[in-house]
Amino acid sequence: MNKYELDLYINLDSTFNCGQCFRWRKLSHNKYIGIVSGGVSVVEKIDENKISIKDSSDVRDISFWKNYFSYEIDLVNLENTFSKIDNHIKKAVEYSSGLRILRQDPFETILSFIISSNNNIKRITSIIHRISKKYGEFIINYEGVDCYSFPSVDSLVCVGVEELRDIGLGYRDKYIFDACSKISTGEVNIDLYNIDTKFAVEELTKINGIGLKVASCILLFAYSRYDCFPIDTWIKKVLDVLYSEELSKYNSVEEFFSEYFGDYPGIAQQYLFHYMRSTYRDK
DNA sequence: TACCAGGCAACTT
DNA sequence: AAGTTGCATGGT
Repeated sequence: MNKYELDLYINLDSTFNCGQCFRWRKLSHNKYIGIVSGGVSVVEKIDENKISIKDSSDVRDISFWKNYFSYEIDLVNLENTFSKIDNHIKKAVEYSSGLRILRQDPFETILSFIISSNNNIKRITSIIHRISKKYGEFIINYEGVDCYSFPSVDSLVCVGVEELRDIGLGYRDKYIFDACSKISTGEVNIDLYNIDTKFAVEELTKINGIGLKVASCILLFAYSRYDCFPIDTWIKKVLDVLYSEELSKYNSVEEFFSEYFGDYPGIAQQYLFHYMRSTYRDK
């Protein structure tokens, strides 16, 4: 295992449990294990602004992790900026301060959020686990647990719809199949780093099973498109309960988000999502 | 048992 | 263009 240390302002619970990722598991206080792009990693918070990273992969270094954790974002400053906007976002930021939006693998994120539609996070996680175990590659056994990578396009594209059904995908099996075929043939290009958000959304929604909400999640959680703000059932509740009055001053939800929360509406959205979900869930 | 879950596509008006 | 409905599956 390669070991790194990184000076970083982060809260691991907020970051890994806010619904943006599905492959990190808590080992103990401030310690998580995750499977990231074919490697197994143990991340531990060892100081107020410092984490250690143990990584099974030899094909990457600290720069990979800086990129993964969006190291370049000045989150302390951004949280202060959000907190000055109003009391709701202030509370949301306080509730999950140190929430960093990750820069995840595009293909894995695309499939994960196709699976997420009309589904719950617990089941999404278990489906992704089953897909990886069946079609991914064995990486290592960590303390008695076999770890498998998320499968590549190539290893999934030859799998039929009927076989996918066995994973427990439900009706999403045909969406996963469609995504793999279109990405594999190049009919859909997932190199979306340098094109306008509008075109990126257009490209992703060519895939059956991807609408605006899922596309926004993919663009935010894999491509760092902070101008994307997924509107799901919880954010609708946020808008309804906290912002209905403010919202009425704008022509649309889109206009409200992108003008009201400044340069990073996608990140604001994630604090609000996690805050609302955590306070209303199980009640 | 009925209803819900980080929605979407297909269909109706 | 806008509103309605069915959808696989597992958990309450």
